[in-house]
Amino acid sequence: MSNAGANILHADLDAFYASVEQLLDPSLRGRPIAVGGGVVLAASYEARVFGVHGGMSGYQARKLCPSLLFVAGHFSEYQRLADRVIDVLVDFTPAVERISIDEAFCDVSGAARLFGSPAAIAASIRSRVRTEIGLPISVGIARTKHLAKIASQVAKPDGLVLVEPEYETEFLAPLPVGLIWGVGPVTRGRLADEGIRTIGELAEADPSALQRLLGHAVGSKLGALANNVDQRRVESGRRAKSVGAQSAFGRCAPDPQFIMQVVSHLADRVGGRLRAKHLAGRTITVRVRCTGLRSVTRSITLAAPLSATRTLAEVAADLVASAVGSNGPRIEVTLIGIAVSQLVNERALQLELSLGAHDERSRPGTSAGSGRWSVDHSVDAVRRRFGRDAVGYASVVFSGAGRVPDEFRALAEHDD
DNA sequence: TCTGGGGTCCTAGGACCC
DNA sequence: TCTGGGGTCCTAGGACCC
Repeated sequence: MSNAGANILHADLDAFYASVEQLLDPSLRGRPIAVGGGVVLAASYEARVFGVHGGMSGYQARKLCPSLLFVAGHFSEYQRLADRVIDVLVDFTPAVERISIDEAFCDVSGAARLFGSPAAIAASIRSRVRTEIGLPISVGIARTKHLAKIASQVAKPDGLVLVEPEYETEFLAPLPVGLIWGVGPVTRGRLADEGIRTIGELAEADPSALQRLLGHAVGSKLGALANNVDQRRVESGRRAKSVGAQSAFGRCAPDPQFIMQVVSHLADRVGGRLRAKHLAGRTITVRVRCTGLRSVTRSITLAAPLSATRTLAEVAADLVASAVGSNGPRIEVTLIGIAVSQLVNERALQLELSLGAHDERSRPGTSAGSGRWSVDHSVDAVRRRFGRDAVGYASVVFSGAGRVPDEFRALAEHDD
């Protein structure tokens, strides 16, 4: 194993959306700001001092910090600037694994000769991101991905933390278990019930007791992490495993026509994104959330992958109907989501089909002839040229399913 | 506590095959 | 027919992450 040393970096932009807004508008610098309105999507560090954090309602945030300034988000700028940050990382090593819009792992074990020690590389990265792009970024360096991620959280804001292999145990021991990736409120609560609050206490816990408490996977993973056995490698070029969209609306009776409108809108979004990535999928899952109840899911796996908007909408509508039906007729629906998984590359699929003796009906993305495939691709092409609203299916154009603007979806920055 | 949306991974049971 | 074991796929739900 060549990773005996601390060669893994975790780079994480600080309060990313809020920092971008402060970069774009200098009058916002040094001030408590929140991106969003009804819900805080991101808060600047000046706002966090008051207890404001991502996920909080705007009302609550304003109560905590009366001088809080709400700003609208600039999604395309977030994507553009974050991509530039990734480009900086790639200048040092091709082994970059991006895990969200604003954070990535790097393995710099092969970069020492060219760029110096991991600590020197991390310092260069931070300085370049600050001077060339204008954003603060924190970096953790350690022997494993997990430790590097914890180190970057400890480094925040705008810091650098290196965990030398011989000090790992001492570094981890006093830290709260919640810093471990994969430990959320439920697991933290269960551990707290056993008197386990720090990673050091976790490391001393009986492994089989942990597995009984948390299940096999979580229990053994946690035991291994607390004792520092993390073999995961940095993987560049990971592929998406599912594509989905959901929409929440107040509460409403499950009126079939309204549901069909929402499902069509979601299918339009998901289908378009699948086709843009040249993907199609065999499994369609819908999620329906009702008042007072947990959400219910229904899924079906088809014989052939699909990406056609109308077919997707039809399959999803059937699944929603069965999910709603199973909860009795007097239920109000508050959210509908659909997702497509078991993805395959459409180009590979087309190749496969052209080699085999399939008839026209098996064309990728359809289950009912090539008409839908052609329509979808024409719509996609028009939208690429003239924008999303230039064209759409009659039942989809309304676009009124959500209060969240489309560019604003997919943004979510919870607490660091 | 549901304020929202897009994901990943794990569990557990059942069907089905050898 | 029952017994046992192993493997894969599918479905539903849940925890967690950003």
